[in-house]
Amino acid sequence: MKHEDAHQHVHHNHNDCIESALSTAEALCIQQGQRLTKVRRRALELIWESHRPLGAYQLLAKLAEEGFNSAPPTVYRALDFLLGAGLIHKVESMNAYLGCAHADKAHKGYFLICDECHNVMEFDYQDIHAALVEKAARQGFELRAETIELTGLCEKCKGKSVGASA
Amino acid sequence: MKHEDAHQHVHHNHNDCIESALSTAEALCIQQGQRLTKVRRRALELIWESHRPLGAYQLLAKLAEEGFNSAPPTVYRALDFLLGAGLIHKVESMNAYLGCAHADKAHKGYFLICDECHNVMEFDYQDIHAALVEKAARQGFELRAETIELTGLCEKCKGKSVGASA
DNA sequence: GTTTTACTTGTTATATCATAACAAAATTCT
DNA sequence: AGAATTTTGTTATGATATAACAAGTAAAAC
Ligand SMILES: [Zn+2]
Ligand SMILES: [Zn+2]
Ligand SMILES: [Zn+2]
Ligand SMILES: [Zn+2]
Repeated sequence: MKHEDAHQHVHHNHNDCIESALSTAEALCIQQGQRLTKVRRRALELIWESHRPLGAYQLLAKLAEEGFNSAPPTVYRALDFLLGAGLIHKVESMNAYLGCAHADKAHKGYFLICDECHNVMEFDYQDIHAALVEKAARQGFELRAETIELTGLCEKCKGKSVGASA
Repeated sequence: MKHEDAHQHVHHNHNDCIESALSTAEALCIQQGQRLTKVRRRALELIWESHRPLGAYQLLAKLAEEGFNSAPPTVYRALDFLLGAGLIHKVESMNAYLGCAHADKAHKGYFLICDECHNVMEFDYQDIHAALVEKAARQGFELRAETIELTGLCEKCKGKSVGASA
């Protein structure tokens, strides 16, 4: 078990994350009559193993190492599938993809992205969602999707960069 | 006066938008000791003339038509300058750039993006901003920048796509 | 269980978005 | 004018994403 991601905000057994995500994924796909093929499944695992947003070509390289086809459509098809199934999110401001830990509950991904360590936390904020829907509606706008990406400093990095001077 | 943007959500004299944006830009640049050079100024005008987000290479083509250099760095430098000065925003989910009508007030751009007509409305929502800052802080996160991009159907397009069937 | 159908993958090429690196020119400061 | 700073020109390349069509595979129909 390699553990290059041990510097997470909250320490946890990341293997559990992955296993849980994968079983959810399988259940969801069966339920929806979708096929979680080898390459799709492996793509999802690799995204989870990184535990921070992974670029399409980074993912493609990992897949290629394992014998999958190495042309871009391979990875973009897998990503499209996983996005469509709600199993991952795209972080628009990073052009990168992140596993969703709550794929079973339909929702939008709200992210806190650390400028320093590039860790990304997904957070749920029903209040904000409701407020946005209402605000949009007041302008005659029917809200369908939200991209909420907040950048700054996570707790750990905030400590590091400020600690010495203060 | 060409008026390919007459199908705005709210009709208005768009020339006023542009003039107002340009004078604000000039004032701001002088105030900050920045130089609004020819290419930067013209880039800003062209972004405003489109009145919806413009891709970097679309803008580059327009600049090239007018005799400016046609290599990518030309446009990306202008965009970097304008972004840095707060005169435009980048819409991350579209990889496109939009003039800011309130460049004088430091703020983050929140956008309503229509899936149909691709018009983009910037909206200000201090409540949401405050809630996000507080929510982030509660997780130990120091918020620096926000990407808030909401997609859906604007009032006009909502009418079009639903009207006939209902 | 073979045919038909729908879906998935392979393959090649290309489109789109963005930056690195260094040289030349213009502007500002002294 | 001369030096320092900033801006622009130029060439090359990196990074992200899709189009188009052929081949293969799995599911459904018969
Ligand atoms: Zn999620
Ligand atoms: Zn951090
Ligand atoms: Zn703005
Ligand atoms: Zn619309």
